[in-house]
Amino acid sequence: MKDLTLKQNQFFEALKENYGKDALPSLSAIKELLGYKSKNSVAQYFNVLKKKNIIEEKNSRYYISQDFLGARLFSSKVRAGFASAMEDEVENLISFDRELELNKTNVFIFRVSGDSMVDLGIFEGDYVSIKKSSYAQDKDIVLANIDGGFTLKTYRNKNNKVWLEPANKNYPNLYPRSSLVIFGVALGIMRKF
Amino acid sequence: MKDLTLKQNQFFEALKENYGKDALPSLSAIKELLGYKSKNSVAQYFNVLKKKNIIEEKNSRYYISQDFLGARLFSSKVRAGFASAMEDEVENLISFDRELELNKTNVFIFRVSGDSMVDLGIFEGDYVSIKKSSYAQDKDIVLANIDGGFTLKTYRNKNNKVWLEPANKNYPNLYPRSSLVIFGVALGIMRKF
DNA sequence: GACTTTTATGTACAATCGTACATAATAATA
DNA sequence: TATTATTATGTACGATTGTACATAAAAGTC
Repeated sequence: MKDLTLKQNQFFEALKENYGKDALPSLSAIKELLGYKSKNSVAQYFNVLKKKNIIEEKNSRYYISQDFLGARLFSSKVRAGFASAMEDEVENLISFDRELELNKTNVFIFRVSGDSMVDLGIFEGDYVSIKKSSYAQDKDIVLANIDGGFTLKTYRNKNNKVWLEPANKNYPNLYPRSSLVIFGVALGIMRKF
Repeated sequence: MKDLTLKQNQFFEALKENYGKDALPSLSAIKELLGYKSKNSVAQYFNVLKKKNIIEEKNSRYYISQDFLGARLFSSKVRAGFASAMEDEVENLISFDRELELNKTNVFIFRVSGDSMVDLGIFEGDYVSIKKSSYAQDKDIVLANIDGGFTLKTYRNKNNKVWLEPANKNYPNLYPRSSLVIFGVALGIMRKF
């Protein structure tokens, strides 16, 4: 694991064990936890880990680098086995919340009902991240209110004609009779098994 | 939203926007970020949010409580219009990261290649949350190494026979010749449009 | 109108922070 | 063996921390 001595590795494992993805507390607090008598012991380990980019600063707090924690993107190129895959070099860390902008105030979640979008792999019960918007572009997947009812469909806009298109041959296109109000555009979906 | 004034809510939204699930920095740092001239402005907002359990302490660092992170679930019962739906009472806040356990150390992400699972709505490019495990139950979706190659399939275990089942009629079942090593069980998927 | 709460700024201060520097025993290495 | 790196403890210090207290304009409430 990246040229750490035994003690350094023990120290790092203790950090992982106790703080995980959370911000690391003060040197003194870690000193107390690990039973050192001087916070400088901790500071010296910190310097080692910092130099090796195992811990890094963010908003003036220290964190264990994401490369050493959590949901790393598993590279399909890796063939050498699981262990090596987990301890390999720099991997991307992905947050679904971040990718689908869940913590923005203009984004909310819609739960799919029905099977009108199955051909696009959108199944009943799926969670859809919806970004609030009154406008959409051709082929965007939108949450819309057409003639009074909510629905998730592909938005079509062609030759000055506007309609909603399901992704299921068994359903017809929806041409708005009175009104078509777009509530938001889908950013992505999440499905829990 | 839990009896916050307009300003308090703006303050809180700014925190969410800037720090999300990370630890909050010092009062001074937030003061600078939000353009206040006294860190006490921030301290007073902090007191309000603390009292309402919107932010909480952990390892002597402050975090936004999990209950307030993530996006709100859009209730399909709401028919009265978009505005009211957005400003309603207590809503479920959903975090995809939390649901699919992305911040656990034994969970990683695998990117789907190929179309062997399309019938289950798992498409090429989808992100799959995989919980590390050597065992699986019948009908779990697993990431496995069969005869040397990685693949995402449905794990089948019936009458002492084990095989991997694709979700696409064009593909055959995979019966392990030499070895079948399960790497993990899929918890769910994310797709970004 | 009278009263209260909210919002914003400012000053003061003890406690704690991280860093720097020093010392020395131990472990690793050449 | 000689030399270097690691590990552990300690002291010192300026910077920063969060809290407390005070003031006052603005907004909200009765």
